[in-house]
Formats: sequence, C-alpha cells, structure tokens
Amino acid sequence: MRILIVEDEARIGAAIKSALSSAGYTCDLAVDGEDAWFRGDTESYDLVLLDLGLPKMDGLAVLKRWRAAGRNMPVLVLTARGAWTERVEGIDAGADDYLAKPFRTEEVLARVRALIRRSVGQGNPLIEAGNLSLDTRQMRVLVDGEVVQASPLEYRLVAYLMHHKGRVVPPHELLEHLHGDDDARNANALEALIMRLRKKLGPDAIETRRGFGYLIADVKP
Amino acid sequence: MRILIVEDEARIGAAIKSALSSAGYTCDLAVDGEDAWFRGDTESYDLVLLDLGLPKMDGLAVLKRWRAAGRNMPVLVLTARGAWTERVEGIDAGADDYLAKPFRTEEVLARVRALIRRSVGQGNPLIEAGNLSLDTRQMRVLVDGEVVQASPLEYRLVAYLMHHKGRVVPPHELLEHLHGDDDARNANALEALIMRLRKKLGPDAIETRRGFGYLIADVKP
DNA sequence: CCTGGCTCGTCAGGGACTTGTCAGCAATTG
DNA sequence: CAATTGCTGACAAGTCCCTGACGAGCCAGG
Repeated sequence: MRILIVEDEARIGAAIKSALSSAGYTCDLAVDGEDAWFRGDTESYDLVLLDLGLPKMDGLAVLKRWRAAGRNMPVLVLTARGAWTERVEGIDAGADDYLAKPFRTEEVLARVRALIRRSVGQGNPLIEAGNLSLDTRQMRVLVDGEVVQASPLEYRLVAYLMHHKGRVVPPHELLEHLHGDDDARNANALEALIMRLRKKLGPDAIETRRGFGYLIADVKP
Repeated sequence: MRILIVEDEARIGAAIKSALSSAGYTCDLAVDGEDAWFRGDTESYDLVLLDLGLPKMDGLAVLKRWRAAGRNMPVLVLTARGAWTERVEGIDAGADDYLAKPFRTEEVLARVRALIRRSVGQGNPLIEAGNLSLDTRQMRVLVDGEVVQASPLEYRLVAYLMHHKGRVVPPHELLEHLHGDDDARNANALEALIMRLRKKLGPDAIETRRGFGYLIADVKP
C-alpha cells in the first residue's frame, strides 16, 4: 500500500511518515502544493494525507484539480482544530475524511486503515449455513452455489431463518415477521410455505423442532 | 438514494430524517440494534447513520456484524462529543466517518454527500456490467460496445441501476429517483419504461425480482 | 400554425406466478 | 389407541408483471 503524505511542516510530516512506515505502508512525502499535485497526478497512490495550508498551491485547490482530472484515490484531509467551514469545504471538494490537528498516531492509523479497507473491500454479502447461502444484495438463495428460484415470501422466510441461524424460531414469530404484526393467519399457511421451500432447498435445509418451531442449523452435520 | 438512520432518541431521529428527506434522500428509521442489524442486512442502503448507544444491541456490535457479513455500505457513526476511544473503535469496526453530537444539519449533509459520492462516483466515467456499459460523461449506453439510442428517462433509469448494479432496487425507489420525491405515479409507467428498455438492451439486461424490484447484475451468469 | 417525430403516461387484456385454504395422511406423544 | 402436531397435494382467488395500443405533450421544421 502506497501513501502520499502532503505536509509542509517537516516535523509533523516526518512523524506521520515514520508511524505509517512502521505500520507497513510505503510513504512518499510532498512539502508543497505543486509537488503534491504533480505526484498525485502522475504516480498512483492508495491514499493521500493532505494538509490544507501549503506553500505554492492551497491543499483544497490541489484536491479539486485531482478530482477534476478523474483521480479518485481516497484523500484524508488534515485541518486545524475547530476549522469547521474548512472541513465542509474539504469534504465537498472531494475529501473522504478529515482529521483535526493535533492528532494522535493511533487515530491516524485507524482512519488510514478504514479508508483503505473501504476502497479495497468490495466483497459480496453472503450468509452461509451448510450448503445454503443467501445473497442479500441480489436477493437470491443458493444451494451448493446454484441459484434457486424462490418467491418473495419464500425468500423472506429463508432470509429470516438465515439471519437467526442456529436458533429455533417459533411459528408465531415467523408469521409475525412475514405479515404485519396484527395479521392472524392460519398456521397451516406457514407449513405449506415451508413445504414448498423444502422442495427447493432440499428436505434437510429447514429442520423442525416439534412443538417449538423451525431452524436452519448453523453447521450441518 | 436510500439512507438508514439508526437512532433511539425519537426527537433526534426525526430531526435527521426530516433534514435528509428534504435534501432528497429516502430515509428509513430504526430505533434499536436488532432492528437496525436486520434491516441493514436485508435491505440495501446507500448509507447508514449509526448511533452507538442503542437498546437490544450495541451500535458497534451491529456494525461489526454487518462488516463480517460483507456489507460495505458507508456508515457514518454518531458519537458523543469527546468520546475519543469510541471513535477509534468505531472506525476499526468498519465505520467510514463519525460525527460528534451535537451536530449541525449542514455538517450532516456535507458528510452524507461526501460518503455517497465516494461510494457511487468512483471517479471513472465508465460503469460496466456484463455486456452493458454506461458512459456517464457522454451520457450514453452501450451494448456489446455499440451505442444504443436511449431516451432521457430511459438513460436515467439505466444509470441508476448501473450505479447500483448487483443490488435489487424497489420500484418505489426508482420512481422516486426518476421523478421528484412527492410525485406518485402509476407503477405501470415504470413497467412500460422497463419494457421499452429491454427491447433495446436485450431481454436479460434488467432482471426482475418479483415482489421486490429490478436489478442489473454485476456479473452475468 | 400546422405537421410529423419522439417521448412517455395511461389503459386494458392476459399470462404466469403466488399463496391461503382445505382435506386427508403421516408421525409423534401420552 | 386416541389425540395432537406437522406434512402434503390440489385448487382457486389473487397478485404481479408484461405487452401492445393509444394519445397527450413537446419540440423542430416548413
């Protein structure tokens, strides 16, 4: 991971650089606005730490030019404490986060980690239990990785059980979740629904605890 | 744009909701941790405003569970002023930003804008999904590299779905995006629009999730 | 002002899918 | 064995979504 630090005060810049380096990041240091702009535009960084008060070109101007040029690396802006308008301006100029000076090393590291993880981690949201998985973004149910056609109500039922996997859910609670709270329907409707689901997911996907309710086991035997 | 507000104090929650709603966002409100977790995991939000002190499940725990499940929507944490350790913990748990209470409406809006832009904009003017691509700069839609003639409304619909590719978008949200929030039109208008689009983009470009909405899958099978 | 092309909302019809209900069967319990 | 609880198949009403057609609105050109 490569980080550009833009900071004109040598002492602060060096301190940040040392902290980040020892945390395993590769760091470059720019000390004025022009240098910063050139580097950010020609090199490729995973993150930029940007001080706003800079010689030659203001930090905000640098940021705006980067964004206008389509550079979209995360930028963490360093502001003076209490400079409230600066923060809003910075954020509207395309900053992803800001940090008030003076700051602690731990906090810098935490922010850096957060921003980098955000820009990297684009995993898909999957809940898994045995050979079942639930893709909550695309609203699909998968058995052994294969998409299974499930109706809206069926999907919501599986979703609820998956979210409470490993726990026995009483029928009353399921019905309450599926329909509005007040709606008192026949318990048989639920049984029919579960039967239809078992046909699609396999007979063992949803277990019955006679007298108590249903569950999707966390780990199948 | 859809935002989940998690806040147990009714007055604050209502205030935020009203501010964001009038700024053009669609808002849901959750008042305890369990509700928040379930919604954040089953519904799709473009952003979450998360208060940490919650009944039933702590805000940090909710956030960690979301992240563990791969949910990566931006989360803006609301903390008490000066609770420094809370901030670092929150950021390490996967928060993207935090805001100290009490806060100003303008600041909330600026942060929200920044986070949403970051998660949507991604700088590059070309969004691709399967054989579909969207050139946001020239406002054109391409199928297999060929330009497809799309009307303004059609373009906006594809653009919205592409910006949210891989996510099921409910009709109500689409209509809200295409027309002003308050405009309550016939859902059939949307169906007609989608039908016209399918004729141009191919029948499989836009998938229907009966009972839930439409989506453009990020990776076609 | 008219005309023609395009866009987009509306209507009506129809097909496919959903889901509650019922009746009967199977399994478990006492 | 009887009673209770859960499973199953069939069915029908209901819902959701697709589709073709139509026309109002808008804009540019003649």
